[in-house]
Amino acid sequence: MTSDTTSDTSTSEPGRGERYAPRSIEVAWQARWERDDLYRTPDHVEGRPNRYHLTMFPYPSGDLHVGHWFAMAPSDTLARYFRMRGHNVMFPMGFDAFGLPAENAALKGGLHPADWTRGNIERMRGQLKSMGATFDWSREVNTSAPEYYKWTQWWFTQLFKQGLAYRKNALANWCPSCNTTLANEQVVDGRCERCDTLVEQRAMEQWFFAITKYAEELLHNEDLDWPEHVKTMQRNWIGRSEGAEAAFALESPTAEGVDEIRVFTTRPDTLHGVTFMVLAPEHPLVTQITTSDHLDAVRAYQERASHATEIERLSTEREKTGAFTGAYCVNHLTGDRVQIWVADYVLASYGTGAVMAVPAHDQRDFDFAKKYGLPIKVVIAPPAIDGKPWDGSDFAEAWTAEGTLVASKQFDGMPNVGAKKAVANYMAEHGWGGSTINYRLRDWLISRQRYWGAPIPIVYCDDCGPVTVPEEQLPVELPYDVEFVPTGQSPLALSEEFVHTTCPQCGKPARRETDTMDTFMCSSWYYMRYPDPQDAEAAFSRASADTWLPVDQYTGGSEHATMHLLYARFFYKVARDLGLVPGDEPFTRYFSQGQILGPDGRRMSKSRGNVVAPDDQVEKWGADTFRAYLMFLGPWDQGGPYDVDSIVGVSRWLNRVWNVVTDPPALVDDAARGKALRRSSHATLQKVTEDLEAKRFNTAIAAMMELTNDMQRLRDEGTADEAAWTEAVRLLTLMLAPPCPHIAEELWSRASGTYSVHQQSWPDYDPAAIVRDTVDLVVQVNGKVRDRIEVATDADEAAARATAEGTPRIAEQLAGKDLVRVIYVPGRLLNFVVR
RNA sequence: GCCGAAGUGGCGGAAUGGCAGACGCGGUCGACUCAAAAUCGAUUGAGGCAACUCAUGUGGGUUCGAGUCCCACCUUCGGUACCA
Repeated sequence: MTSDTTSDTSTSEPGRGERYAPRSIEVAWQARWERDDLYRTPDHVEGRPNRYHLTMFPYPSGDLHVGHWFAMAPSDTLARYFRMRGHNVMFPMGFDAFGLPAENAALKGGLHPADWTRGNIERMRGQLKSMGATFDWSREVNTSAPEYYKWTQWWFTQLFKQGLAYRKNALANWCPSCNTTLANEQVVDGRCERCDTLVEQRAMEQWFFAITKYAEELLHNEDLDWPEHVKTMQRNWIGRSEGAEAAFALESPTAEGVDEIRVFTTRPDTLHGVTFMVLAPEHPLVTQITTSDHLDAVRAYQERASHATEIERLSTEREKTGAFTGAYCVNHLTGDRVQIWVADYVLASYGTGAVMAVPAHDQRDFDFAKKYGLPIKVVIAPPAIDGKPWDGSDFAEAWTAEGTLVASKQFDGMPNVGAKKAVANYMAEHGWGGSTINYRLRDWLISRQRYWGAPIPIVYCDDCGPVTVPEEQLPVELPYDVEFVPTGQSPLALSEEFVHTTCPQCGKPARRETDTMDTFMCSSWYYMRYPDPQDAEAAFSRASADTWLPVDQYTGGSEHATMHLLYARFFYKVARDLGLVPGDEPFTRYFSQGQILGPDGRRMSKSRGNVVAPDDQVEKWGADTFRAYLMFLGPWDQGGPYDVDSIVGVSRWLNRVWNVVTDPPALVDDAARGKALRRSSHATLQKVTEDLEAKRFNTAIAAMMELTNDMQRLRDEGTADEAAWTEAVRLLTLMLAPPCPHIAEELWSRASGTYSVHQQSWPDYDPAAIVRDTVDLVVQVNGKVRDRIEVATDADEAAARATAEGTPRIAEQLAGKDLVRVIYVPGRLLNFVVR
């Protein structure tokens, strides 16, 4: 094996008939690259601009999955391509190591989450290395290591100091039998996945980040070089809507002194048509205003609503339900006294948790009013039809389109669109509300009642309140010896040693916060750590941020389009406001790859028995074949089924490449065939270059296959032009280097005797080599293909027409017809439109 | 439900509004072989002797020309705030 030689003189004679043996080549070259530290990325290399490529780091679930390869192999190909284009590319890797599965494993298998996670990381690091990727392992991060989560905790303290962290009551899924909170994933059909008990919603004090303070800035993503659909999803997720807040007076103020209900509406123009109010079942006012004769019904309704998921509650197809509270409020504009209901289609987390109902002009309200016999008051008259104005008759459904205000006092006769502002202004003048903007985006709940996460660095002191742990006392370390049996509290609450501490401000005895942080926090800043992974003094230095940030190319699963990517953008903006990073956005370019499916076209899972193990594929076919097949099977942004039978096609291709290069035809001087080969190799280079830039790996591989087939044909013919052949071999090897790094290195080494192909420059194609003298032109009559003709590449319309009309088939088609039009697209087609 | 994406041969897929099916899998036939595997070659959307016709989820539309653009719908996939 050439990789074992230490010199650059590995000019072993190409062994005729020597078979392509991928595994031995791959293992040897990987060892050589590692020994030579080929992929360690220095912060600066003379003459090479820095470029930061990043693929989302994996959760260490146990074994590397085909999905990981599908995400990382093309990313690595891109990183390698840009290295050949002259960049100093950093392509780091790490592990998103906190999370629920480790705790599940602990409960099931009795292994400690820390040990389970450590073992998985070690196994997966080895599996990742078998990909032959350019990961710089000297920069590896592990979010569950105290050296890392110390700084995740530091982030919390920074957000706290910026006034972006606050505590408030929030609901969590609660299993009364297991005595524990449940993740949404652990709730199946409203029941606990472990014990099948009906899940409840339980309120508890939890920490939030005020991401909504950045809503407006996060909305502005138009300059990002991201897929449009991802930017659209983010904008819709943030969900800005313009409207008004409106206060309604409670007929009887509550014992606590609350005398109004505030609602958000996008339709202030319909305020005069309010005929009832609806509160979310969880709205704090509900228990205060409900009259004694309605209490039982409302309580029963709240209980029922607590079992419904948000998706169910928001479904517009589901029949609306609700309960009357017995209380009334008064519409300031009209003096109308209206009933106050509770209904689960109103969510406590959106707007103010209360809505005004205008059944005449909102379909949900209309259905609700019909069902419960509530009044319907028309305040927007539909436009006249055929000169006949609306006759005042009842609606069969809500009128949600434009119209003119009626029954709205001084606003009568106004077009409703203009009335929005007018009514809102009138409300503002009287102190009843006014124009406002509402976002669908909610503040980020980061508290988790779990063990395997970074502890929230807060101490509760009777005198000082919640106090952040000072930086010099970080990290607040996770105690190892903890009881995992669910007790109704976070496992950390059971550790006396952990809980009892002293207040960092006054020194008195105090208690630690026992919740841990959402793992999305760890992944919101990991890309800032790679530039400075060993820093013990800071999360990262400003200098390292200026050297590497923002990330030039981020790639990851489309499932992260909203949450992770929005949280990461939020953190970056906070970091900017703290003066820590350059620019406003963390990821200049982003590409979302699709999902790889099982051979049956469904998501791979153990229970379906359709999991393909990457280690087996590497063992059977080799890493290069496996990498290339993942790139070949379809467009990267779409994913698709992994077909265990089709990979053989890619294996055959690399074998053909091997045979063609190591056992060439007799090389002669043959200018004519040399020109054709040269056209083929340079056209391929152009295609592959364009495809790699656009991340179209499937068609890039297909183009290389076509070039290989051309070379195979010459090999079968027995001779090839020496200069063109040598050049074709060189170009093919260089083009193979990004997607198939091992075979490229081996063939390069054999052909040139030098090392390494991965330190070569990407070649430029010669446009002159690609030009043809003649082109095939399609000839259509009335848009249907009737013939094909060969014309000079630069033929004008008259010349093309003359040739076409001279062919018997076209002459026959045109005979006796009136020529209406001729359309000529040079190099493509000629279309005769006849009658 | 809402937001986003995708539907093309037996299968994965290709196609700046311009020859639908590149490339590959599978199939069929052939070469090599005692035989098989591997490899190589030919062929392969459907119908038709052919001219030609039909064909890109469904139904409409725009255009000389539509897989591609527009409208309506159907199906599948991703996300839906505690899976990561």
